[in-house]
Amino acid sequence: MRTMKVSQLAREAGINLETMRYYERIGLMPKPKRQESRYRYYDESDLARVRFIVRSKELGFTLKETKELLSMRIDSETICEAMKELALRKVADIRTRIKDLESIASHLQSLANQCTDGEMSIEECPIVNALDEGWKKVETL
Amino acid sequence: MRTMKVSQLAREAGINLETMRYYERIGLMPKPKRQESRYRYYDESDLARVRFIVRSKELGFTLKETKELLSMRIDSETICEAMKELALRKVADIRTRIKDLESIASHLQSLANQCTDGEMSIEECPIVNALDEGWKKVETL
DNA sequence: ATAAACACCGGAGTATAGTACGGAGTCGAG
DNA sequence: CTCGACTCCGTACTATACTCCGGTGTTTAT
Repeated sequence: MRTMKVSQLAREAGINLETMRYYERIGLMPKPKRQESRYRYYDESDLARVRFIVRSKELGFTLKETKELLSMRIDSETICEAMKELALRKVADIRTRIKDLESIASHLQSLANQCTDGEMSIEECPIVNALDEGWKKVETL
Repeated sequence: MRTMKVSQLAREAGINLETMRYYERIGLMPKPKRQESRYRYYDESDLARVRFIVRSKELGFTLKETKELLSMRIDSETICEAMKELALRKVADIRTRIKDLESIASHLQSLANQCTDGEMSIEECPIVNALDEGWKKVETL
């Protein structure tokens, strides 16, 4: 089985090697085997785990949630249903965030649209005015 | 003109009074007038400014960007066009974030859908498998 | 007049997710 | 066998945005 040192693992996983040490510190990665040199030696399963973490982050999970995910896998009692629940909770979270962002973007966009081409002074600027006065109850927020 | 102490200002703006001191520390709020007691005294214009900051955050600006916004207002050279540009940049940012989140959510959702009702074991769990194996190039990410 | 409530300050702590430093030890190629 | 590259470790620092602490001074209500 192929073994690698920390920097190679990090390179193959596409992360900084300090990040590897960080993941180890916070218990996201297990303590790797060492030779007498005290160098960390990793194998394919470690690489798989780092990649799991990276992809989990891409899916929008925090490191804490990723840890949950990983420990669920180890706990053989856990069934797929639990993973599904976690995933669906996350989906709901993300959808809420999307809605918030959409309302912010559309609001900002409409303010920007009101800044017409000419040299409208800063005093008349719709954006500044909106910030000064508040916008009368944006329900979407 | 009505004057108020820090906690009243904070209450009316809907923020923590420590946050007020924080905003002052980072230069987002100007140093307020003091009486001999050394208490901070604020007026309506200060309240307006805090509210500006709060709304700016609601629009998705960071404190740093909010500071920019505020200093643009003071700099009379600045015209509305500059505000518009800042706003449009922010809108583009937000739209990108929305797209990312949408692809994450839909991916997670489809994985969750594959976790069928029964007691699918953790080994067969589509979510776990996706994390283990990666999903073949999700272009949307 | 006295006590509760409020305000002062600098500094520390929180949470998230890392990144950088620097002196010492180790590995590998020539 | 030597030299440069790599790795070790703990610690400190980054960035964002707060939030809390604790000892002291001030205001206000009874």
